[in-house]
Amino acid sequence: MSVTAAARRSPRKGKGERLPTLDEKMKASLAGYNDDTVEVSSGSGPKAVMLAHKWTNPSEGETKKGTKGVAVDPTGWHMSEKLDGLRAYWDGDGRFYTRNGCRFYAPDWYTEAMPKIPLDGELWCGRGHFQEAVSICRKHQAGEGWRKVRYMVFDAPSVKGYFEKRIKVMKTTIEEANFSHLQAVPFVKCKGVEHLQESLESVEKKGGEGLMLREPGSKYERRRSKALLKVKTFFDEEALVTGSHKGTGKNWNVMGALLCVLPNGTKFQVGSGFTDAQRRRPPRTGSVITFKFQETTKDGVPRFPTFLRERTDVTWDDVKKQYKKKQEEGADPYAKGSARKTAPLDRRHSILWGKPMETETKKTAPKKTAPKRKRDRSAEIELEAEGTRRGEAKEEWACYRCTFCNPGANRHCGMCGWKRCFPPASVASTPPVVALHAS
DNA sequence: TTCCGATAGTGGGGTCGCAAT
DNA sequence: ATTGCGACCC
DNA sequence: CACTATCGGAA
Repeated sequence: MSVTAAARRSPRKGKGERLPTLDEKMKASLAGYNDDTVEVSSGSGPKAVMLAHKWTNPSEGETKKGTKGVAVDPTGWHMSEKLDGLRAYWDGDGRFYTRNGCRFYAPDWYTEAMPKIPLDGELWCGRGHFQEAVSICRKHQAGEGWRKVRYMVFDAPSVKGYFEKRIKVMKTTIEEANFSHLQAVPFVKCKGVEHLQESLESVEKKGGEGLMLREPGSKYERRRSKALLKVKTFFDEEALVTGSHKGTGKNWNVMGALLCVLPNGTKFQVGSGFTDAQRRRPPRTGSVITFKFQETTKDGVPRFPTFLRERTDVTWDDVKKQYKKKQEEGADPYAKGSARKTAPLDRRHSILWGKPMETETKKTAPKKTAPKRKRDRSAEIELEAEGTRRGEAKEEWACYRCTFCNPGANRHCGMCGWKRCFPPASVASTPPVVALHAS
């Protein structure tokens, strides 16, 4: 289960260490709250930071799924490695903040060595050490782990002027500070698409996450901006669907995520990339899906998994056989720690099966058969995970314990095992005509 | 009229911190 | 001491 | 982080 959007936008106050967001400040002002003790609009304090869009190659003008992005010629843009750490805004006055306005608790020796102007950068422990960086930097009590943490700076938001001038000031400021943990992110002027692709391959070979592009002459914008683009690649691979569980909110009565397993036995879930229609009738247990992911975590689990499509042209046994073969050849995409170390360069397509789903477009043409499921049950969800048993998998089954079926009940549903078995407030007033749980 | 951009709202793995057990 | 879960990072 | 759905203004 993920954090709510509201919580993301307005993180809770922890030990009074978080300053209000602009939105909260406006609300507080309307409520008569005196904000003399906090500083939001003035010099210091957390502010929104500049966020990136995705880059897409303008010469590959295709509009296939998942390639939404800003298509621009990167020539002349400032190129840098995308460091996989924690985004941190230094307020120039002793404090680091996350991009959502929460505080980092860096030790005094760290903050006291920092310069007195606001900076924007990444708290970073080196390539492949993202989780370690999280463990160190998100502790509420600063520890010696911060000796491993570098603050990699890529902007100086308070400096007036365009990007080139800001990083010039940023560099001299960092030199003057002479703090070994404080470093400037190096930028290279991009010579074109080929240069970008070469750099991307180079960075990924070294275990880097990708590249960032900054538009020349651009201002610092405290929002998602097309002057800042990210370039990343993903793996396409296959997984076996072992089950599913329901969602929350608008997905309260449809599939929220698929329970999946990799050819090597690693279990994980895929909950993003589905349309609403696909959530209503998700791939069945036992089917093979293609998903994409950026890399594997230190435990070998896919990070950022998203659904691409169902594969009806292969069996899971086929996938496992091919996986073993590739593994023997030393090209295991699921090697623990970092997939990049062993994976081939072309990550845009499955290394197991070449180009994915040529069959999807081709199959529809010669095949006129319409293997459509006749019964269009809007929400048929298979559940056998989470250690819950609901008896025999029946066509219909009733739940007597969840809030939706029994308003007197509370929270968890013992019959079906779903984590949340009640509709959101918006739905509660107008229950669906065919309730999933009602017989 | 269509199309694009911003926003709201869903979901993942992983870590910390706190309350319940 | 262990477990579960929310909040938050990506 | 990833994604989809939606709406209002720009094109």
